[in-house]
Amino acid sequence: MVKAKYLEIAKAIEAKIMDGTFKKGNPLPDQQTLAKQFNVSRLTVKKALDGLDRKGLIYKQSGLGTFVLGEIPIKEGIDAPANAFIGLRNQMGKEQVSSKVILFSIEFPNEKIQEYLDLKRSEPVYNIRRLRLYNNEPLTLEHTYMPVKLVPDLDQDILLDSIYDYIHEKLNLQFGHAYRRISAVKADEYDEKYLDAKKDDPILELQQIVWLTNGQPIEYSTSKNRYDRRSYITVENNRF
Amino acid sequence: MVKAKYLEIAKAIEAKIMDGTFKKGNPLPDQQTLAKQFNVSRLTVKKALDGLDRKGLIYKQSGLGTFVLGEIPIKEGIDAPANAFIGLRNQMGKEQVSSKVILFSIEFPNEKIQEYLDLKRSEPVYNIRRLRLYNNEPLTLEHTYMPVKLVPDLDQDILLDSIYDYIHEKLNLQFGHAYRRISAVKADEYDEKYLDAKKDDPILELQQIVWLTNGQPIEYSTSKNRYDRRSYITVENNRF
DNA sequence: AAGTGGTCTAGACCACAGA
DNA sequence: CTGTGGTCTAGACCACTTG
Repeated sequence: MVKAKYLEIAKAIEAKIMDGTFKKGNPLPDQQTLAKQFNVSRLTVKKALDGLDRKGLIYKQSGLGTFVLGEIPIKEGIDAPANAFIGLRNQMGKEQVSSKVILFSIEFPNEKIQEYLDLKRSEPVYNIRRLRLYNNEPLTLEHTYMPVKLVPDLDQDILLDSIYDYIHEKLNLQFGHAYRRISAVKADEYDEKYLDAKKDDPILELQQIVWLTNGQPIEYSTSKNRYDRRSYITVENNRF
Repeated sequence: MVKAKYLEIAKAIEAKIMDGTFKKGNPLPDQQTLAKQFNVSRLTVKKALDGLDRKGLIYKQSGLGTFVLGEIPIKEGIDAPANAFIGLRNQMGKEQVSSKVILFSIEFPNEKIQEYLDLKRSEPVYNIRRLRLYNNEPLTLEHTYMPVKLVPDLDQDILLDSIYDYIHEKLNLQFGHAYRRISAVKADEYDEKYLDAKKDDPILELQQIVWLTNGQPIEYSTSKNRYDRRSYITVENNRF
């Protein structure tokens, strides 16, 4: 078994929703029927549907059936689904996004970073500042700390490409969950210099801690975004 | 059966994590043992653990065990976990939060609202503007649209108390998922007037659509927050 | 080799919605 | 009454980690 069956089934059903085979507002075949079609037990089908439910793609009602939900409506300009687990270049397109490395050093973590990344004072971290550009226009000023022990052999080439790809594909690490704090602040001198912001322009700031699936914190970062070029989008779910 | 067993078990385990019976970094008893303790099958235990995993409270690793994760670190000032499914008064305390109703009317939805709330032109909506105060200081300017057909008999008393409590407790409706878009903007005249913002002060803006568990959109709203008094917090998860 | 969590099955009973 | 999804069980096999 290469992949879990329920993941394959979820992917297949999602594809049919996307290509219009299963249309918005219409019921899906019932779980028993799907089970026969995919040649699995009903529980396996249900597990697939549970995941799609949590993603907000379908909803189920006992006694009634399972229905396809619509696409999510609010979208404007260059909004990207701000996903903590995908790098900016993968969100917005490798062609459009480029990076300029402003700082890349190794240091011992201060107390705040020790707390956020669950490190001892003696365990070094990378300290990285990058300016991210979208179609050569300044978009985001990122300041990132990562434990050296978890991300060995980071170098400038990787910083110019995608740290996330390196972590996933080369190091084979999986992100688990992320804690994010989004606020608005006034532009400081750095923002004026690198983001071409005017004095006191609004800046959209994101602070986040990202953990691996095994519970180890792998990143603490802040991202400062030009207010007119970026917003954050989340889908929250009330299911258990 | 009043409640599902797996929900009861999840609650029991969460309580033991919170009160320190199960400590951060330590392993939980294995699934077989928990199953015997709770007198259920292993699958039921696993279902409970899956939920706690998605909430970021524990992590599991095949071949190793299940471990308790730590509390989430970044917290500052009056931050509240910005939960789309709990009203402001329930997040920040009924004593601290008061409301001033600026507008409360019924009207036919324009095209944008029709799209967001999946309504016909002939289906009326409430149009509500409220100023929310925290310890009598202006915090948020909310502009909310809700379909009249889903929320009958809304009145000023409810607006001054909690719309969310009314929807949950009186109407017995459950929120399913929410789509949120967070951005930073410059203060406009409204913000200057009601939020005591200075001209061009940063404003943290939230737009959201909230759906019921049955997939019907029940709310489209925008919230404009003073940048120095509020930020939004989310926990995102990479599990299926 | 032993112990862990992950997946899957077949079958059962329940609660709920609609005709 | 029938069909739907929700829950639960007992048992089985797998992949992975550690000794």
